[in-house]
Amino acid sequence: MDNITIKDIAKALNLSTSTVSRALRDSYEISPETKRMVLEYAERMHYRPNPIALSLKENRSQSIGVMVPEIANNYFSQAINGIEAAAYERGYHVVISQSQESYEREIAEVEHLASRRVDGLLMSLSSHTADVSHLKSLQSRGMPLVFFDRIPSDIETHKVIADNKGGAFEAADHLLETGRRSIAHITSQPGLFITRERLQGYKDALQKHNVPFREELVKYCSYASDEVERNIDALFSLPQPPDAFFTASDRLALPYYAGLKKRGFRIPEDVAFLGYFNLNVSDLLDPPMSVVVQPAFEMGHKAAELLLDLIEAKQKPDAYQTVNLSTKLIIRGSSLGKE
Amino acid sequence: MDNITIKDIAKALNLSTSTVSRALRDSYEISPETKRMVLEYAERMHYRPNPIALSLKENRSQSIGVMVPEIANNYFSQAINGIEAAAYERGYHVVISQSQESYEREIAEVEHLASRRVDGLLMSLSSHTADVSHLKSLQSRGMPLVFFDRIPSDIETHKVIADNKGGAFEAADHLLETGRRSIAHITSQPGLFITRERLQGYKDALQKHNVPFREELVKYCSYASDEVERNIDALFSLPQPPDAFFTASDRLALPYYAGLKKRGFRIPEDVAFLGYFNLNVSDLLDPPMSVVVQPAFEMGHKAAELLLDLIEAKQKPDAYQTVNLSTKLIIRGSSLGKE
DNA sequence: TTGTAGGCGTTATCAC
DNA sequence: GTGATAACGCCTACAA
Repeated sequence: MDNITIKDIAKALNLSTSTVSRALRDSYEISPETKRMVLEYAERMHYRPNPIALSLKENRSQSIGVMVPEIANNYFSQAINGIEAAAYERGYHVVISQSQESYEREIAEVEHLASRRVDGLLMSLSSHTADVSHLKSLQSRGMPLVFFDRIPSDIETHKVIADNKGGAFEAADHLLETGRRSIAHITSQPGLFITRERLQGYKDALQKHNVPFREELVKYCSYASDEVERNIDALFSLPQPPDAFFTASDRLALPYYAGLKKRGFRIPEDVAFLGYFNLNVSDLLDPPMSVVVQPAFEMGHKAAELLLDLIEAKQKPDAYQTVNLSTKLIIRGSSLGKE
Repeated sequence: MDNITIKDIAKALNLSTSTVSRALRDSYEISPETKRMVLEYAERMHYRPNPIALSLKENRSQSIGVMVPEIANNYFSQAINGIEAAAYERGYHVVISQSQESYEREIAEVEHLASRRVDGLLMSLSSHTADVSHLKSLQSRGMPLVFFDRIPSDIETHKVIADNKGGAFEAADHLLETGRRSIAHITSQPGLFITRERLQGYKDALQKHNVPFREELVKYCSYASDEVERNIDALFSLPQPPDAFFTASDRLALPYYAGLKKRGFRIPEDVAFLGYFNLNVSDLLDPPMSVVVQPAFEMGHKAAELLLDLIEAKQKPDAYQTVNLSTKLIIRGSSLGKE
């Protein structure tokens, strides 16, 4: 990859590098004749300006770093798609990295990206990240930072998340509207922000319909393999067993869906089922699964736009935003009704 | 992000930049005392060498470009995961780009990546790319190039693909071993390399078992929505209807699996089912689906390693390799048997 | 053991 | 209109 430079052009045409540079940038000071000559020669020799030299001079790389827990994850790959699209629209490149859900690796890789002089960083925290001082330090050194999905509560910057409370409300509300009264909520670890948000949306819907909240219908899951059947059995052993399931993530939806069917429950006749689910196979299940879809692409796209704004603004904005993007409720099959 | 430079350190410690540079690189010529001073100060001020300056000097960027048809695709995101892992192991960054299956965008983005001085390029062709002269030109200008999965036939370089013929053979062979004799083969457009390879593996297995090949059992699909049921009906209207299905891709497996069940066929009692399928939900279907899995991660990883070897070798290798990675047959449930 | 100078590719500034 | 020079951050041959 030996590339032709301005210097080469200058030498070939008996001009100075400054003249060539100006001609290439179509400066008004250069005679039409010279311009023509330079442009023609440059074209012929496949001249391409060296962006590295420019980066050095202008102290920016026209690239943004993206740090996600894992790339091979349906949700994150959709988000990356959105990020790449936004970056492309504005002439930036995307440098990608994954923490593999490791706190140590997150620290190392973030530092690595920063030393590579990405112009800004887009992040979703690893699940093992409790302390965010490495990111605070980065921010204090002037690195534009935007978080999406897995956001920290104690860093001030733009953040983009799905409206989990709203989505859970809408989902539970729909189940209640169609006559369900005992809605099991299968969800993630109680400590997580999204878990709390979703639980709140669920509770709000119950309240709207004057249905009392029952703690025993909520199951916090750790993804253990035998947990699914144990939880299903426990729920159906209750004096008032569930007539609907509302699950909180991709990784919970399918196991419980399959688990219910395996246990002989008919969906939706015996038990309605509604879950957060981003894989595009929900319509191919039997019966098709009704789902709450996270706007992964849009989140990535929006987060990237905010980051690029931050980068190009040069100075801090008056206020940082936290953007809540709506989830989408998709009802499939007989509308979850009992009839 | 105003960063401290060698010059700053030199000024602060009353040294020359070269001394500082040498101290940081732990050169033998520098006195331990000076080294200590410099290192300590650098550490304290969070000094990070500017890789852009180095890139400019050494004409390399320590990054590789990755061009895939789409990021938000289970197969490619797994491959990117492998690529990132290999790059990370060897200290390279990954710059990502997608053609969105567009020939024009592929040309533009590849050029863009090249002008960004990535040290090498990892590619999977867009489905609309027939002419690869833009890539030949790139290669002739000295850019190391490695292809994976969607490979061109007329560019000489390293290539990494799944052993589709072998995988199809293994799959069909298993179906034949378990007593099936009329195996429908649902596959992609007949023009594609992978389609031909899989068909050949299928035929080879038939031959091994002395079962004649029947053209009417092969269905080339275009992903039209009504096609699934039409094809299923056509197949079961044959004088000798199929007793097994072998599908050729993620996007065909689920629709046909669901379609068969919808039509009332029991799997595997009425008809065995085996398909290429990379989504990790196959075991959660009802009944669990037996699958042929493509080694997506390994392909990305291997391709990246080959590319890095190429980059670091400085000169062309004696011969280019085409690596065939084995697919994996996973049998779930009652081994597809009829008993 | 440390310092000086030149160069990687580009552009901005100042001269002519 | 065009050219010379310095600067971006770093490294390294050469000098001291």
